[in-house]
Amino acid sequence: MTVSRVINKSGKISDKTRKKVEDAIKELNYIPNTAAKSLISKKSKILSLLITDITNPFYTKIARGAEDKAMQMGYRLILCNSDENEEKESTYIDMLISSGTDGVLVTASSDQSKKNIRKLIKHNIPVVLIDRTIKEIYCDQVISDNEHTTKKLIEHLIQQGHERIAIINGPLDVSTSIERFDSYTATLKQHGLSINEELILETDLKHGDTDNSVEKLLSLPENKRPTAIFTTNNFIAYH
Amino acid sequence: MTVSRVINKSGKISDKTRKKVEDAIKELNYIPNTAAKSLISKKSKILSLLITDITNPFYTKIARGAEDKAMQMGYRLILCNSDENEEKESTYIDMLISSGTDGVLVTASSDQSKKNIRKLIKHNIPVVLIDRTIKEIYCDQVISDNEHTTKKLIEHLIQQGHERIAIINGPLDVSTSIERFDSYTATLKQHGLSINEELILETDLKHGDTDNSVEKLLSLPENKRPTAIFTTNNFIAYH
DNA sequence: TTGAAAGCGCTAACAT
DNA sequence: ATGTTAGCGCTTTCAA
Repeated sequence: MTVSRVINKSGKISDKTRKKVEDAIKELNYIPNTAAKSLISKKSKILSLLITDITNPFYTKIARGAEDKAMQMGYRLILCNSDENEEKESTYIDMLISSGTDGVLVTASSDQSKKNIRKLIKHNIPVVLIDRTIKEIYCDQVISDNEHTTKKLIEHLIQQGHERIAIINGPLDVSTSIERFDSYTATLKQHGLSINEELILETDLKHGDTDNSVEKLLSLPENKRPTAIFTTNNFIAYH
Repeated sequence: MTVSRVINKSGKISDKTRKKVEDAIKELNYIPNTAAKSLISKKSKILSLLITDITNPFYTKIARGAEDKAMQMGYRLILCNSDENEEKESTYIDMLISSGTDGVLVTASSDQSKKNIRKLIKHNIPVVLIDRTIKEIYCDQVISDNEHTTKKLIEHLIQQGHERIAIINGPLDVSTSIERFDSYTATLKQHGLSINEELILETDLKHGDTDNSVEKLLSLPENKRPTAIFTTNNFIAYH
């Protein structure tokens, strides 16, 4: 008990005893057992980051930030790679619930993730959605203003004189892709530009896929070819 | 006890009872408490990956592979970013020991990590060193043949006719840097090429550092400038 | 200021 | 085939 008080700096303890305990801790290389602590406190001090691909530099930066802050606050961070795969995501969710995470940061693989997220919420595990929203799920979210940023971006290209602007987008069951696509078409229309089917490509957000799309666009006959390409994911810079 | 047996599929149980238990589990949304289990079993089913920078695509690939395999085997993976910082690394090691990881994959921040690794070993936690060795630490390791690969690489440049080959290296208390540096100088000498101090640069493996080094090399007077640069880390491609 | 008792949820070992 | 006892290492509560 006295040891517990020293470690948690709780309650009153004489300097002598504290010193004695601290010395013993050092000598024995004593490290408290987190499992026992969790058993009582019902807190695991573990957060989970469920993302679709750690290999994508966008998520890598998120992972970096999450890990950094978690560490600062005395938490550990579990890394979960869903691979844009709803099943893998589902398996992870069960694992996380059973291990008693204190909270989960999620980049949902798609709108199909709805039931997974619901499960977390049902088990009273705090959830924060990152980057992608999910319809009908109401919880804290960190998302960006895709509509506005896409508009600015397309308008910039238009101002540069581009009229054939292609888009390489993600699948349309992902919120960010929908929002960007809608803003892309809206902005083009607004500026009196036509929307060309052959300039609209959809990838599955996997590696290499963006490359293939670029190739496809570049192999169009010259008069059909885009003069600018707007890609909604960042694999090009990466390759 | 009977419930425990059903869940762990251990011991003999009548079909009736099993059914009854399983139904109750479903109805109550029961999920076993991992903390209590860990407390007894002394196993957490958690592995840890201690790397220096998740933002570096080299480690990102390692993380991806580790996470994938861990998940397959029913383990979770804790992500620890040491930031090439021995203190942060040390804090993490304590955290990991206290949380009872079942094993740790480590890319040591430098030879100063020795005492950290020793601590893990002293606490009977299995350790695997990745990419970087540490002198006088004997444990499982996954490393590459830096001597040979560097030699091949430099010889390739020499065959291309380069005589002023610069090296942008990591700090010399990291095993990979030492091995690559030694092989670099040895190979140059072996081919009768001189070793130029101004063509040998050392970075701290942080972002932007490689860029600065490249700039420094390119701003040398033309007759001192290298015709080829060998960089031992992969931040150039990344930027 | 310190210590003793009890219990968190689970399982190993021993009954029944 | 099922149940009981005890104890994992810690903290909450109550006593000294």
